[in-house]
Amino acid sequence: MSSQPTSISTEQCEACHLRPLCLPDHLRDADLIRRLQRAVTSSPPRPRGSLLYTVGDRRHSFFFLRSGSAKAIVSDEQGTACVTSFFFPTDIIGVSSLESPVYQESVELLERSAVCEIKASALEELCGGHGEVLHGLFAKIAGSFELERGARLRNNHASSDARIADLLLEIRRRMQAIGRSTEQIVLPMSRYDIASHLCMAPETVSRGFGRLKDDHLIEVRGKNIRLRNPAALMKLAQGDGNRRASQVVREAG
Amino acid sequence: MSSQPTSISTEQCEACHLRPLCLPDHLRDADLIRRLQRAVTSSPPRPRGSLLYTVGDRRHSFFFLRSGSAKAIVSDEQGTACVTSFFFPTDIIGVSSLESPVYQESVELLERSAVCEIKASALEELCGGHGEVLHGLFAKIAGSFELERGARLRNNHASSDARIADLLLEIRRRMQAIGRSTEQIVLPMSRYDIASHLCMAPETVSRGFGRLKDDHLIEVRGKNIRLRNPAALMKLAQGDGNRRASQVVREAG
DNA sequence: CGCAATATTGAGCGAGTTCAAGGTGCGTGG
DNA sequence: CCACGCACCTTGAACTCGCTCAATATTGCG
Repeated sequence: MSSQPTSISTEQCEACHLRPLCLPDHLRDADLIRRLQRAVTSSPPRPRGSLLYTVGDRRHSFFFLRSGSAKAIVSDEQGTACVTSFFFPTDIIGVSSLESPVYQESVELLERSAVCEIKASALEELCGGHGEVLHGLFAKIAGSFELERGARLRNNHASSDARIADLLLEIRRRMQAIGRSTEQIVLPMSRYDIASHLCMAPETVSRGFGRLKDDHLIEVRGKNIRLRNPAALMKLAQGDGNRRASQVVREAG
Repeated sequence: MSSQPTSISTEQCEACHLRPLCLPDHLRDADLIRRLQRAVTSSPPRPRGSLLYTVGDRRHSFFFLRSGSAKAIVSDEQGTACVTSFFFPTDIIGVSSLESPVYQESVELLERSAVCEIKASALEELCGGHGEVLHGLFAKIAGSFELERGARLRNNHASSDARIADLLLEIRRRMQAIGRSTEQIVLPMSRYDIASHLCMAPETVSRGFGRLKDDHLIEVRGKNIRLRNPAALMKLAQGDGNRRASQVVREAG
């Protein structure tokens, strides 16, 4: 509760009580440590409720939580928010947006908390001459990260139809990324795999495909799926999940 | 469908049709390219159903999917399996186990597929003299990755009680990692945040805490939670989710 | 063709949601 | 110090979506 110093030197790293749990652990090269510290900005604790960043901000930094706690929030366009993660001291914040030029989530402090800020540019520079490899690798890693979170969000508040629609759209997107058809997709996985992935019974997958077919959003022939109305699928996937496919079709035509 | 060559030289990278979508994209340093290729092993397509690796294998490599498709499976000790991800060409496979010395999941091919294998050791060496920074950063990133997947699995087939128990245990583990009490935890987030995180209504969180309290697994005083019976909590969290807290208590008591 | 694996369809049930009404804790200001 | 107000939390009752169980249909492959 006592007031904190308003400015903290970057040399604080050497005295930080979290040092052994922080990024530059077991570093021996003094020059490297000095350069790393130049990339890091410590600052006084921020009040509860303040935002480290919000969706769409230019991704300029990563954060390292020194004290307190935080939550990450992803909100669909409809305003339905979902808490994807909680952060505690020594957690790194912001890596899930590694790939993107803007943050994919908002992070809000749950209590008065102190963070270290690590400029992304400085960190990249720090990684030396092989930035190209790193950049490619980071992009891949971040891609996997996004997929994992996408799967997580998909299973959240949405109805079974919405989750199925969302999975179909993700597969479509990934097929498009590698130059395949966006209209006709061939599912390589069984209905059981889909069910397991979407956390539902295989029967529910069947019924879901059936409803989407009845509403003319897709055509189903075994593992061959034809996307008849991607716009309506998106509407359904992003909807609040309380509406059946047939309710969406009228709006998205 | 035509048969593939049984042996593929590593020089294939330069001719690979996926080159612009692969890791060493926009590389200009010829020496770097050569060294990167030395870390990569191409091989003939593998049959449907074969495993790239299984849970617990020593993590020796990452994989790059050139053709076909795959699924990642995480199974609890009870044998309940869950498909966490699907992979398509150009996806990287194995990064979710970045932090761990062993793989955290199994990956099975959904059809006849070709992969490139990238030795982890070679990749690390490739990243040059700053391996220490990278290692720390990778560990942090992988940690976030694991948290995200943990959250995903938590929301899967488990009952609301199991999900709550699992969240409490994760927070306990993270508190322990930073040297705090493992018995008494203070939740910094609201019941609403927990509900959003666990994909349930706030009311369900309340009732869940109530049940855990009634069964003497925890004590609840607002955001102050005392873990009375961690063993039973674990049993509950890892159970198949069809059993209420009171059913578990008798076994783990 | 015939078997086995996979997929669809139907009926009934139950956990979690929604809606609605109290209850509790805490910081603020009188 | 207490009373107020607000945000958070708990509890209750009815409903509903997805699950389970079971039967049937279809597909894939030897």
